[in-house]
Amino acid sequence: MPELPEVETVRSGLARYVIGKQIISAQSFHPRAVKSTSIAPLSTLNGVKIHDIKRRGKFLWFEFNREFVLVAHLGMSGQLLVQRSNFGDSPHLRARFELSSQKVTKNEIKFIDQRTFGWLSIETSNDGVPTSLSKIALDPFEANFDLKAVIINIKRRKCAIKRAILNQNIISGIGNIYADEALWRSKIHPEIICEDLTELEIKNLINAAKSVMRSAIKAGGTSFDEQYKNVNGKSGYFSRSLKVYGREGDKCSRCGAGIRRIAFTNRSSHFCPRCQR
DNA sequence: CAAACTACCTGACTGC
DNA sequence: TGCAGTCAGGTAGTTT
Repeated sequence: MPELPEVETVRSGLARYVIGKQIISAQSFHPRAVKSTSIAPLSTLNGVKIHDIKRRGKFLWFEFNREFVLVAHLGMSGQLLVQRSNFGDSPHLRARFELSSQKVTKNEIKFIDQRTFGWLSIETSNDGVPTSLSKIALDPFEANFDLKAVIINIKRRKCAIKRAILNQNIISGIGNIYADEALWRSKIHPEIICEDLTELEIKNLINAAKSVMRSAIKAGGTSFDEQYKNVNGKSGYFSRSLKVYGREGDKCSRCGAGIRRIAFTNRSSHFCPRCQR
């Protein structure tokens, strides 16, 4: 489940292999692989040179020797793998980008996505930010991230705190796993209303989210199954470090109480009923 | 504008 | 064995 740490693992892995390479050919294989708002088909990328790969929250984008960029969102199950072009293709292959090389067998970037919530899109940028991201807030690792402003934004809201930190227009990059982990670390119940928290509690929560995501990036992301892999097809190892997510019934490592799972709009929240009041 | 819904999607799993 | 139901969940769009 790609949240910020998984997307960053993909970004840095891709960067190592593809910056400076030219895209020889690009193809899409699924009607939803390319967003309907894309200003051009993938074949527009034939011949472009990859200059850089950027990330904000869970969004990635490729910059070229052109005015447009290629934005990628992995959705629930998307992967971007770098593989030899003769490597066996997944049945969920949605798009491929053949890269320049002197060798007979070229490398390719393969976009694979079982549940098809992910997408690609060719777009223009404003001040270095692609149009798809115009309403996406900065993530906590960005130099211009304004912690104080985010705290004030959250403090005046009347929704549950977990909803607020999952809202990508307030702070980006946090998904269900790291939301639960950050709330546990800062001892905040997921259903507390934002305006009932102190500014210090909100600050501690955001710092906890940043800290747990930083650890996950170091570990190469979180993986529970074969859905998420880095660009080499290797899984992340952060799942063993999770304190509450997916641990219903286990003992809280801080106080020993049983971890609980409650419904949360078609998904789950995991928390410690003793530590998180 | 804010908050809370639902739709989108596939495959693994559960219960009868 | 088969089949219906449930779950996983990020984002976009709609409704309140």
